[in-house]
Amino acid sequence: MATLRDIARRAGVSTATVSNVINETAYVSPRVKARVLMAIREFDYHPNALARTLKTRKSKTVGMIIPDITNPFFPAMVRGSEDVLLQEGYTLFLGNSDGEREKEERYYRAFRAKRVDGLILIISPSSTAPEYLRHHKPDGVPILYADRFHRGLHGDVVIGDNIGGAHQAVSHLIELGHRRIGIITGPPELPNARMRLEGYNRALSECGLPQEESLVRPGKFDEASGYAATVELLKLVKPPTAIFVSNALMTLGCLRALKDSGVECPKDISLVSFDDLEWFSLTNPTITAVDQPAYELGATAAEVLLKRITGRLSGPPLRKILPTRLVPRESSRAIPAEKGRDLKVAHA
Amino acid sequence: MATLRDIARRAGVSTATVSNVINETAYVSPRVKARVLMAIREFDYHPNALARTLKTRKSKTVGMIIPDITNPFFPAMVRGSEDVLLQEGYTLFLGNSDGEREKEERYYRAFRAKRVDGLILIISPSSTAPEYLRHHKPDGVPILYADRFHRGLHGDVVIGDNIGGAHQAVSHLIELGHRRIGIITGPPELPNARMRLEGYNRALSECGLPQEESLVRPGKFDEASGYAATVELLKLVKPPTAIFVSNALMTLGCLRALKDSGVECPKDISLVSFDDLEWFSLTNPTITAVDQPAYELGATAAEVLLKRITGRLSGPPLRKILPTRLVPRESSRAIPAEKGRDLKVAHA
DNA sequence: ATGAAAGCGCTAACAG
DNA sequence: CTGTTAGCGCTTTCAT
Repeated sequence: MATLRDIARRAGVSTATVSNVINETAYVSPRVKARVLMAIREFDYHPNALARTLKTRKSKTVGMIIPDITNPFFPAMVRGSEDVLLQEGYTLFLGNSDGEREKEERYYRAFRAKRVDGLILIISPSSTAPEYLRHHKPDGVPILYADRFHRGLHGDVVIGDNIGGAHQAVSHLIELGHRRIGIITGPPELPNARMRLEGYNRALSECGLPQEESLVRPGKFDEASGYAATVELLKLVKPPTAIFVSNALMTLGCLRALKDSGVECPKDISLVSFDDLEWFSLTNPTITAVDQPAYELGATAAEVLLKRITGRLSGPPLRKILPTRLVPRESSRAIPAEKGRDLKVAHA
Repeated sequence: MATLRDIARRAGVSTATVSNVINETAYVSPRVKARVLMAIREFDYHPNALARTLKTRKSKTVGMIIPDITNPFFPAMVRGSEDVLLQEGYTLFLGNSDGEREKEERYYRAFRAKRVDGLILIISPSSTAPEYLRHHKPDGVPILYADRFHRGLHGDVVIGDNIGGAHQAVSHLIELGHRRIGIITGPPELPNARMRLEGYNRALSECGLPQEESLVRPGKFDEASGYAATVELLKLVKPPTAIFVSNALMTLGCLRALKDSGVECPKDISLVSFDDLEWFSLTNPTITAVDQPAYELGATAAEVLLKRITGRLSGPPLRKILPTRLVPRESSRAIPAEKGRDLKVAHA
């Protein structure tokens, strides 16, 4: 493979000159320039970006660590980040952590070793901030925490409006006349999950509704736990007339559970999901959901990170919260007056 | 940031020795080793992988270019590749081409400039093989063509059994009694699409069924074209009693079209999709599909590429074809005897 | 068993 | 305007 030197020799100039024409970093006379360009073409020369990085200490590369690209929420986010990165000539390392601290750290180290200019992290749930991230020096390569964060960690943050979104969802259900509303939560170590629960609680208390503990079911943001929690909820002596499921994967589990239990939605029970998926408008019934702007989340994350990298942004960590949007569909329906009576009678 | 030199100085040894203890590339006396390890810890030293690459000419990085991570078929594939790459200590660059040659080439160049050890490509549809790929020297960095390929391009190939899968789907429909089976094809420049059409044709001719041109509708492997093609099919004077949709995104469009047209599936029409998605078992009706092993496709691609990179595999290009599996669900149903009569009468 | 030294391919002063 | 030169951080003969 041809090198700068080869080109220089062929064109009869110095390496500095070749470098200058390639990077347009100094004026080079048209004649010399032409000769250099010739040589480059002739040798099918491609600069070695790594050698350049070694010198300039800029790799034009950022690393992104996500839980799992197979979780339908993340593809759009990754895409958002990648689009803005490409725009600015950056390239993306992708790593799936599966929400495991060990894998996360492994990728973190690999990406740092390969000298990324910045990192976009969607961290794993954990009660305490990971050691390696706490050790990360604020003046080193910038980290952007996307979608999730952890107090005690230094870095810019871009997330969706978890509290507001959950509040929208539950308020919607209340407006439809529901009074017994169950929630399937996420892992309590995740601020997201806690915030969604908070939105739920706020909506209830604003309307003077009681917070019943049996209606709050812990989930793990995966399909299996969504299934299990739904089953629990249905088994209650006084089951809820509506469920707010706090993420899409659990909604998948919830739908399966409903199907398996022969409970009809929305006839027997209403449903609202946090996170909207493309196919929610194709199921029967279609699923009411709180839409988080996944693509924008990813794009904004990359934008902020890039600003930080290039120094266009400095000072204390930024925290951006992107608004959510309720998309009402068929799965949430006004509670029929008789329905309430029926239930009471049934359990009288 | 600490360098090898710093460590060497601190430990009072040469850089060569430090390198040796890090890479375990030569025996180092326990005492010296200990001193070095100390220094490493003390300085929180992390080797610069790029500098190493410059010397060793191995980056332990591979680039993957896919059409769009947002297309539900690809996440599992990417995940498959990444898992095996991680296993072997490789790191992944990801690029979305949107099926555009220009973006594809741009990523190709960026990845090569950053000296990837190999490339996994899911190429864009095109009637002629791209110039830059045809120029790619077989003895350079290995390329693996996954899911799609193009004759005239040199490299290993890992794909699903397109012909077989389509054949399964259509045979299934024929067994159910369908005689007028429509197909929504993909872009004819894509071998995949052509092969799926071929599977369709073979299944028909094997059963002595005629190939009616009006039943073959061109799609583009995206939702919009799936929608449009379905509408066309329904408008036919003699519409099909079943449709074979040759990819998942178009199935999405097809379902919407059916919904909008008030045509009920499977009562009015049967449906089989090429590519299975998680939620196909949650719709109403659930969707019969040909399952391509997306994860295995990605994993196998990475495995073969890694073998090629490390020289464990040499010689002429390998071509692996992974089997597909038909997953019968509710959307495909035996054609009622009267139905056939009705249709005939209607158009008599 | 360890060290000295020569690069890998590129950029950036600094001269001229 | 163009060339010389000294590294960036690491690996790898080749001596010792």
